[in-house]
Amino acid sequence: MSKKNKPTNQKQMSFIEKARRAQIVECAIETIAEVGYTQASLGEIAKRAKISKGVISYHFANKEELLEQVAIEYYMAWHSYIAPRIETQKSPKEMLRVYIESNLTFVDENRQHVFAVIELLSNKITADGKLQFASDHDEAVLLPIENILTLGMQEGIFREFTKPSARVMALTIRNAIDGFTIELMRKPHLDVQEYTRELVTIFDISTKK
Amino acid sequence: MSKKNKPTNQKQMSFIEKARRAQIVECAIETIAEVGYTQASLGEIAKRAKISKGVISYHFANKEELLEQVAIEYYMAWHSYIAPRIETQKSPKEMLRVYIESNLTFVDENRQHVFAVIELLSNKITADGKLQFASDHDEAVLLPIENILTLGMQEGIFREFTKPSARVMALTIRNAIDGFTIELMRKPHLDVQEYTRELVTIFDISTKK
Amino acid sequence: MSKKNKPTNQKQMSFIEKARRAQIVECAIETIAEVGYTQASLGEIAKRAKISKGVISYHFANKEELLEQVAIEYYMAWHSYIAPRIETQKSPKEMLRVYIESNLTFVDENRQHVFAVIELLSNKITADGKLQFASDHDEAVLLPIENILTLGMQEGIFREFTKPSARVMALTIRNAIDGFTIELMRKPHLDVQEYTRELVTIFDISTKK
Amino acid sequence: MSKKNKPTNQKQMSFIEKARRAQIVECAIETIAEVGYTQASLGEIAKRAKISKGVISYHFANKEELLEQVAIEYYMAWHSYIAPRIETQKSPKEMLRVYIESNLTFVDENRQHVFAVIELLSNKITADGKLQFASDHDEAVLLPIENILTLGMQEGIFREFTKPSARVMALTIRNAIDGFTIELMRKPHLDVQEYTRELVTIFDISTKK
DNA sequence: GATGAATGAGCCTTCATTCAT
DNA sequence: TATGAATGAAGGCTCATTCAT
Repeated sequence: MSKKNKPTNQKQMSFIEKARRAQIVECAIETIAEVGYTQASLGEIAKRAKISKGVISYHFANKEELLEQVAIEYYMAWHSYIAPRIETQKSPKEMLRVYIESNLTFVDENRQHVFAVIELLSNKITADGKLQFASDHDEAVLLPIENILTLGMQEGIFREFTKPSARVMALTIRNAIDGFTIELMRKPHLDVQEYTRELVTIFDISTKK
Repeated sequence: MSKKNKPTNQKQMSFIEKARRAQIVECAIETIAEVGYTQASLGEIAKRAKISKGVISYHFANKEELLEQVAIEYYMAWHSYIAPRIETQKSPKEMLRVYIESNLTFVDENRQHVFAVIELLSNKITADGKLQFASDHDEAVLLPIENILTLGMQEGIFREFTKPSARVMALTIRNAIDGFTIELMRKPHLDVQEYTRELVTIFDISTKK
Repeated sequence: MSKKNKPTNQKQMSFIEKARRAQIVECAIETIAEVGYTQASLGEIAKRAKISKGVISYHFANKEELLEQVAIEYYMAWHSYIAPRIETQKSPKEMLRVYIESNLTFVDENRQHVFAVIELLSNKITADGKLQFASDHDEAVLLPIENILTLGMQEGIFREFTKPSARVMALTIRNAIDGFTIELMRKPHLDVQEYTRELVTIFDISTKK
Repeated sequence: MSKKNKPTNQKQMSFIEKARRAQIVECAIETIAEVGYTQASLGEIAKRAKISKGVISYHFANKEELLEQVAIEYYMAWHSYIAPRIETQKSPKEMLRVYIESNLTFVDENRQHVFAVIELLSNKITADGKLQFASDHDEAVLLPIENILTLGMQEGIFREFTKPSARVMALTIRNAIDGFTIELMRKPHLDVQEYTRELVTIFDISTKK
């Protein structure tokens, strides 16, 4: 898809290379979260990282690769935070609760990174080709919820869901989480625990048999 | 805040002035919806409007004012579509149903405009100063839902809501609608009626006493 | 081949548009001739034209279109200078003489433009895609000579030429002219008339029966 | 002229130093011949040589010195190929024939190196200071031809040549050879032997008494 | 009122060169 | 010696904005 071979192969990277990339990704996150996608130029990122603009180009094939890395690292962090917490739950009801709780906690504890990715995704909705990424992202994020819903239904704990209605339910849960994130961007002092409790309640009620 | 006096005062505008502004706003909506916020340069908008780039600058103090107008017109159209439909309902339960239904219908019937505003808001979340607008927007949009919830609670039809929990509920409903919009951008052939029914069900259940 | 539609259609251009383009092309010629292809950046060209860099981008889709225009204008000037002079000759021998003479005179009288195009072609030999142009250029330039040779042979004035040997002869004549141009770049005080006489003699002798 | 002392003095170079320089020069030739002067960055050369970019800077004061070396080695190879072949000829007529033949053979057998130098010279015609090199090159290359012409004239085998007319003749021969090279770059399957025969014929005729 | 023309800042990227290790 | 890392200048290009006509 891109002209150059992306040396995504992490094994080949030296320690210092990895460190620099990590640092730059970190600053990119910071910058995007603070000034927004549109204003987050390589120059701005470099300035905040106190490095020359060229350094970024040296470590990343282009801006896109950098942004992709921001998203990839986010997704990995998210997944490794959420997945184990859900897996240790026994009932689908508990799984759903933990899914909501751990997502909101994750957002709360990784505000900048999450904000940055929100910005990224927002700005890629219509951009050629990269719609793919946003779309992939969404499927990956939706699937676990749908699985929980299906499971709960099979176990007779949740109400009946057809396939489409499970999807709407999943989307609604996901939108509640993402919407919370945006609300948190606007109002950093939001009472996260309260919000979490409320969401758990709402979706506990609305999935109940 | 801006160098020029914004002639927001609509009374002073000649007929032709209003017509031109309307035409430009229309084209801006089209452009943003089709190519996305980032690609929607004044040049691109002008090209689609088959007018010179300068015309836009002539009628709008700057790009921001144009985009603001897109949002304002959206909000007015939205409000005049939604408000009367809700007002004719008697029970809060019906109000809520109609709120959801009419919002989704409005989105479905005004896709371009809604998509454009989604793009706009997405890209303005963090931008300096304009956080205000998005925020105002949200308050205006949230209030009616909160009112419905409060009313339903007072009438003993809805379950108990504290002030914060009413807000979370309202936000969740709003997020469901906005999230639906984004889903519709990605999948234009979505079954809107089915989605609507599901949402109504979800929030009917989750507000029930 | 390029993403944008080139508005090469000259009819659509306003007078001022044409004038500006002409001025910019003129400055591009000057710049390329004086500092060479590699150093002839848009910035340098703009500086010499005493205009902003953006003006060039405003009038030409990209650098390539500008350079192409330099080449096109050169070829048109060359053709309208050479063609009529040859056509008025009766014998192939005279045609050949006039071809050589008028080419060298043209070079002498349009030094900068010719130098610029030499630079252009030199730097496009290997560049992807644009090899085409250089190649087209060459065919267009070689054909008239081959025609003269063929004619002279048919009239029994020139010695026998097979098709390949006519081509080698044509190339040799063309190379002599282009080589003279380069020599003139290095030694501006070259005695052009003497050089012309000598070339005429050489190719008069070497085509004779 | 350059900041660093150029260690042109070959005596001082260690064996390994010489080997590295040779390897780099070799790769530079390859690169320039294949991708052209403009695309032949130090990075590209280093990549093909499978060495780090810094190595080149370590062994050559700057890019210019490297390119110069490419030219120097070319000239040496050329000279040691051509000179002995001419010297063994007795008559000027044969010398001229052999000059042309051996030049074309040399080009044919050293395509990459010759193409590279053509690229180099093309791009250095106007570049500051380096005009010198191209010029020196030319004198060195022209002189042998002029000597042959003078000799042939003195022996009464060639027609009369004044000093300037001998120079034009020499240039024309040289241009024929260089022009052939460029033609060969464009059309690698050119029949070199045929081309050679034709050139020999042309210049045999045009120098004859 | 409207336009085409012009501007200048900013963007991403490439690259020769320098330097610590 | 060799390397990877870093730099900073320059390049082509886009774009919101200004302005004379």
